[in-house]
Amino acid sequence: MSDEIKYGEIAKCLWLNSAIVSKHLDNSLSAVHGVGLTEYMVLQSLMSAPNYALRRVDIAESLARTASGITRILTPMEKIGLVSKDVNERDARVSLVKITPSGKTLFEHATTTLNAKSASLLKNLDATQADSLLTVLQSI
Amino acid sequence: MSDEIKYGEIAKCLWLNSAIVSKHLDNSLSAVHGVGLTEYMVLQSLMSAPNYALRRVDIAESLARTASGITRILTPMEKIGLVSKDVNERDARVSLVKITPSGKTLFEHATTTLNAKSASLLKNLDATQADSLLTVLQSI
DNA sequence: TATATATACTTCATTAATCAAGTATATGTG
DNA sequence: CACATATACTTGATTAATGAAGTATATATA
Repeated sequence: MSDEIKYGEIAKCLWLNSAIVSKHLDNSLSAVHGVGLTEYMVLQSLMSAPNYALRRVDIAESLARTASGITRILTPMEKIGLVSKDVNERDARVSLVKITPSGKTLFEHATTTLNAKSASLLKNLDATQADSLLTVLQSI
Repeated sequence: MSDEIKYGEIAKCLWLNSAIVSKHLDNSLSAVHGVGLTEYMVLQSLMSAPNYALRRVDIAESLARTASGITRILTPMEKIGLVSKDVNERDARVSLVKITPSGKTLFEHATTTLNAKSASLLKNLDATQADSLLTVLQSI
């Protein structure tokens, strides 16, 4: 028993910890910058995309959401000028999403908030633990 | 920069990995046993409670949900006989939730499913990584 | 003892996400 | 080329959760 790998326990722990951490981050981002955690993650995807633009399906894929969910979250983001719509000349079906200068600025500020809040939530972890946690999480 | 602890990266990784893993587990549990991941977690809380019973607020607390959310999830669970309502003689406000024999049986079977699915999702982790991941997650 | 405050729970309205179905465009095949 | 299938996106209906307000009961205090 004790030499079995406890995958189930890991999964449940992941679920619970993520719920707690995400809730705090979402609240902080909403209060300080007026965007939720998912909106922040959309901006992050765009920030690391070539030419700061992505198709909706690619955002959905990278955030493990559905295309429908992305459509819904982007509409208000476009309305407040964080992202803009761009056409693809080769394929009329796609409408590229591009982060605006104001979106970039907000992202930078929100990142500071997110990092600070994350640090306060995860301060129990020392440098070694944090490092190995990140490495392992990225390998999943 | 590189000697700063990347708490923000950890938090974001946690968010994404949990979304992916939870979605798969929820689908498997729903398909095989007709209960979602949150319902499974409610059963787990009850299984490790003294006398297999808890107050609604305690379930909410242990799963990082609101009392309202727990009320809503328990109603159908009671209807299908996984849990039963129990009164508290000392305090008429509380209605204790108790897992039923049929709830226990379902929990055991669902645990097998959850463990198997978790293993297939997390098979990239070797025993050492899994062990340290679980330890670190539990310390947060 | 009377009254204010706190706690346990439920209900209503709202939100963020999903799925299924629909539209438009692109691609592959007889 | 025509037609079937696949892809990108949107929309309507639904679901799971939340927050705020309401009810009932318990506890503390003047």
